[in-house]
Amino acid sequence: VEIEIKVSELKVLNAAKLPPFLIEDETDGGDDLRMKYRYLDLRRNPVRNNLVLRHKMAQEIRKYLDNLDFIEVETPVLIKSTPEGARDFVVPSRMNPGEFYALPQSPQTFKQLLMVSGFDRYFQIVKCFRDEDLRADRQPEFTQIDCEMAFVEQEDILNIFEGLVRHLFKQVKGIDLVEVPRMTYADAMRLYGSDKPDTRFGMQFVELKNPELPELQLWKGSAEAVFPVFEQAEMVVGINAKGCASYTRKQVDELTDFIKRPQIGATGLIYLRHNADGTLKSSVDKFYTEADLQKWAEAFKSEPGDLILLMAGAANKVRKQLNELRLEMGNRLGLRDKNTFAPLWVLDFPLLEWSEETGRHHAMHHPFTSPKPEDINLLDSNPDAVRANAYDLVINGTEIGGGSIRIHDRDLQSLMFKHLGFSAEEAQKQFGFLMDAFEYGAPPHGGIAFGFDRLVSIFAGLDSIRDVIAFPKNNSGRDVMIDSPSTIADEQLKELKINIL
RNA sequence: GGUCCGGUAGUUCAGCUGGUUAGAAUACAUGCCUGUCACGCAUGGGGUCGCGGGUUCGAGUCCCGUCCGGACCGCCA
Repeated sequence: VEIEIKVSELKVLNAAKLPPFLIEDETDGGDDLRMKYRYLDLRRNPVRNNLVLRHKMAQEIRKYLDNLDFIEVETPVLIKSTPEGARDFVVPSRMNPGEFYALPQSPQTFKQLLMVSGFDRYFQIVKCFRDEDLRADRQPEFTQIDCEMAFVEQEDILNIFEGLVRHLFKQVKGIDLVEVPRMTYADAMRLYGSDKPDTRFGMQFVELKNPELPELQLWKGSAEAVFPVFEQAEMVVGINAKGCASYTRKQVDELTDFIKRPQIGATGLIYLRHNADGTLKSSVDKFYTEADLQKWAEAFKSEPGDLILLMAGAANKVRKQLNELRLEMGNRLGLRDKNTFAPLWVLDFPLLEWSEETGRHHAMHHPFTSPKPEDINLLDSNPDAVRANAYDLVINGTEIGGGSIRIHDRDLQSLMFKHLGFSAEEAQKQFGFLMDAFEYGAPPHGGIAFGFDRLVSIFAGLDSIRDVIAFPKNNSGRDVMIDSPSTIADEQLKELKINIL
């Protein structure tokens, strides 16, 4: 609709300076400028539309959960610090000189207390705070859709919150989502080298050597010379890049450079080219016969025109590295379309994770996660093998949400803290309030929390969550209208009796 | 904490191996034109090339230092 306005009188309410960048859909402003003058940036339609989308999603989330009798309850923001996990943001306490509040990294313990209180279905769209460095998909203050239910098992949580995601896709994007597929953590690592695989495309890993499968001997050549790299490696694993046999030497070198970058840190890349005429050509020809290579091609189900890319190394490392290569190939082949949505439940996460830094186990999800009952007896003998009733929702390779069935039994919770390296005294001091609460008939319960900013950014087709937040943090925090911390005035410091060293 | 990339008109950028007065586009201003809608035409203003030092007859360009920004890794129970 076009509207013509006949101006009879014009009154300037407030004169405007020349804006530092074009306030148009396609702006010429760089990120830094846009953040400094965010109030001008927010006048632009793309950014405004993202906030409208965010609002609409928040409304639909409330609608869906309210409809299922979830109650939105607010939890405190100035709280006692709980150890483990990310660094806490701290706020000095005037009433208790020298002591600090922490800002919540999540309302985890509060929502568990609500379960004890009989609020069977709780949710909250809530700010959480973690004092860690930013990323494109990570802000130090971010918004979670935090949910918890009592008298449920994992299956109930998965169904209800898969329903939430489907509701959102339907109402906000008009997309009918198919049933969300499920995969175990172990399979995700084996097939994609990641606990958050991008399943918009296949290109699953194929192993030629696996320490757990000694019968897998495809890495062994029939030629006289033995390829030392594969001989020494714990694992040999690769992907089939369909249609990439035409890659030039330069392109393959680019891929090699890509995986050799310090951020990835791989040592090399082996290729097997399945030529259009059906012949096979590899970078390790002198160690393998035509028949050996043929077996590889079969394992990878490759066809003429395909390019198989192989990496070798320690199992955990090489899977991670190949994951990066797989995603890169997905980008190059245009297989990661922003308008395609591939959600996935990843199930059966390990309960514990070994930390080289502290020399002890950490909870992979959080310390309130319940181990699978059938794995509890492994806690002492083989703690790394203990699986948790924990699950993540992944969309297009981004972790959108995660949760678990919680421990609701004091003794089991004590046992967990013991395995996490807490003394009984420490555990009581830090988490006594929760374990005490468990003694008053705490129901079995579990929940999930979604990263709302990430969810909105995926709906908006963005790589960064910055533009789905009205006033995001930037890296510098300097010379920007928002988010620089203040220096506390000297008098205020004296009053707080904070010792400055 | 680490690796890599960058800093030149309001803005986004170009400026090769050092060489006259540092350019383009766009924005802005003025005038003309105008049923235009990325309007068009003409004219114009606008830059201590992040900062400091060095090499050189000569530095936006090379070297050293420094500040700032970005991406990623570490980190993110």
